[in-house]
Amino acid sequence: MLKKERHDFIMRQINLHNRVLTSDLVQLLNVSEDTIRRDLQELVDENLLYKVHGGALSKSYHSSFDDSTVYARDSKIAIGKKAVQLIKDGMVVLTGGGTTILEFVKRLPQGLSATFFTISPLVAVELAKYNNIEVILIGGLFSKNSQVTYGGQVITQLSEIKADLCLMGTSAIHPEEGLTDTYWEINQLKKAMLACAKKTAVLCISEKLDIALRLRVCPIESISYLITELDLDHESLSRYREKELNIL
Amino acid sequence: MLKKERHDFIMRQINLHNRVLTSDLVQLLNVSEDTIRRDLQELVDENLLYKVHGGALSKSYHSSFDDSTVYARDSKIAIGKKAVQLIKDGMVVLTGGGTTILEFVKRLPQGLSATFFTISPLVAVELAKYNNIEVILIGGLFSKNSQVTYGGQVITQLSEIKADLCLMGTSAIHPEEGLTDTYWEINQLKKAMLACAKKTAVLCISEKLDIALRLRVCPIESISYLITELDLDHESLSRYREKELNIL
DNA sequence: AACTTTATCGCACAAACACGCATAAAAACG
DNA sequence: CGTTTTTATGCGTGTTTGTGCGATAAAGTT
Repeated sequence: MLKKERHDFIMRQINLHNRVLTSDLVQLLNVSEDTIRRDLQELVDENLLYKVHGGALSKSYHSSFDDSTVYARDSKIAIGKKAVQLIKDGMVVLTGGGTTILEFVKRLPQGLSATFFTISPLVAVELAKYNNIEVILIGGLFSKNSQVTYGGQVITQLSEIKADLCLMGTSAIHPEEGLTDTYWEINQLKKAMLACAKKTAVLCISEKLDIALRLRVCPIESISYLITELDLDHESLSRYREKELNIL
Repeated sequence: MLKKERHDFIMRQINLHNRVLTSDLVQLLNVSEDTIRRDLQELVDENLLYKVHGGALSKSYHSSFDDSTVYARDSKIAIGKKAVQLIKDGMVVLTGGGTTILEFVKRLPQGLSATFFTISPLVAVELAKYNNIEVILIGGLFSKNSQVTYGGQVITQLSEIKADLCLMGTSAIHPEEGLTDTYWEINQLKKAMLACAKKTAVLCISEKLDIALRLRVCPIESISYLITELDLDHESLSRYREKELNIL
C-alpha cells in the first residue's frame, strides 16, 4: 500500500469518526507504529488533523464543541460586521444558528425593518431586541448539540417560505467538495434552507476552510456569498476566488 | 478514550450545566478519580474553569447571566422546586415561558426522562441541558414582550398535541374570575394550551393573587394545581382552598 | 468530636513516543 | 546499465505521558 493511500485512508477514518487511534491504524493498515506516527505528523504539517497522545482528532470536531467558550470571538465579530452589509430594509431573511450568526445579529443597525425566519431560539431572542424586525421562529425537535430546531416539521415549514437571503454558519467548506456536514439531520436541514432562499451567504471562520466532511450539503456553486474574517486578497481564499462566488 | 476527548466532554458538561461533580464524571467517563482530578487541574491551568471541592464550575457562570436581576427570584425558585414534584418519568409536558418556568426547569432532576413541548425559546435551551428530555419547540411569530411564540400557527400546532400536564406562568389569578390576561393574543394562546393538556398547573407568585384583568382565560375550576411560594395554610390562599384545586 | 467524602502526593507500570540507525525499494543521473 | 541519491519503513533504546493504587491530609457533615 502506498503512502498516499494510507493518508487517504486515515483522513477518511477521521472524517467518519472524528477521531482515530494510532493502535487501530497499526492493525488496520498493517504497518509499524512509527509509520503511522510519521503519517500523522505529515498530515498535521498539511493542517489536516489534530494530533494528540494516542491518536488524532478531526479539526472540525473541535470547533463544533467549544462554541460556548466564545471560541474565536474576534473572528466571528469581524464576520458578523461584514454580513450586515448584505441586509437591506424590507428583506426577508432566513438564518441558521451558531455563535457566528449570533454575532451578526448583534451588529444589525437599530432601525432596520425586516422579516427574519430562524431555526435558532437564541437568534430569535437576540433579534427580538430590534423593534422593527419581525421574528418568526421555526419550531420542531430541538437539537441539544447545535441548539437549533430540526426534523421533518422544520423542513416542511421551510418549504413554505420564500426568503431573499439565507445566512448559515458552516461546519466545513471546500473549493471542490462544497459545503459538507457530519450529521444527517443537519445536512437535510441545510439543504432545505438553501432551497427556500434566493441567495445564500455562508459565514465561515478561516479554519473551517478546505475541509470536507462525510455528507454533501451543496456544491460551491450554490452559494452566493462566502464571508470570512480574512482580507479579500488573502491567499487562503484564492481557490474560492476562482469560483463564481462573492467573497466578503 | 483519549485524554483530549475527555477534556472536551468535561468542558461540554460544564458549559451545559455550569457545574460538574467529580464523582459524576468518574461514572460517566469510567476512569479513576485521580484522572478526573488531573483533567480538571489541567483545564484550570488552561483557564477554562474553576475548581472547587467536589467538582468544578464554569468560568462564565458568574458573569454571564441575568440570574440575580430576576424579580422576586427567591419566590420563583421556591415555586420551581414545588412544581418539580409534579413531574414523573415518561410524562409529556407542555410549558409556557417566563422566569418562573425557567427556575422550575433549572431544578428538574438530572436523570429525568420525559418529553417537553414549549413555546419559549429560553425554556427550550434550558431543557436541552438534560440528556433524557426530548424537547420540541413550538414555532411561530415571536413576541418581543413575553419572549414566547404566538399566533395562529402556534395554536394550530398546539391543537395537535396531547400533554399530560401543562405548566404556565400567570399574569393574574382571582378566586372568582379565574385566570385572566391583558393581551388578546396571549389570551388565545393560553386557552389553546389549556385545551391540549389533561391537567394544568399554574405557577404564581403571591403578589399576582386576587387580581383580575380584562380578558378571561379560564375559570378557576379548569386549573388542577396552583403553585405559589407561600405555605399551604397561608391565609392569602384560603379563598382558593375552597375551590376544587390542589394547592402546592 | 467522630465520621465521611474529597484531595494530594509519591510511586509503579504500561502504553505511547522520539530518535538514531539499518535496510531496501524507488528514483535520478551520467 | 550501474551508481548514487532519495524515500519509505522497521527496529532497538531510552524518554515521556497517562493512569491507577495506597497512604495520608484536608475539607465538609452530623
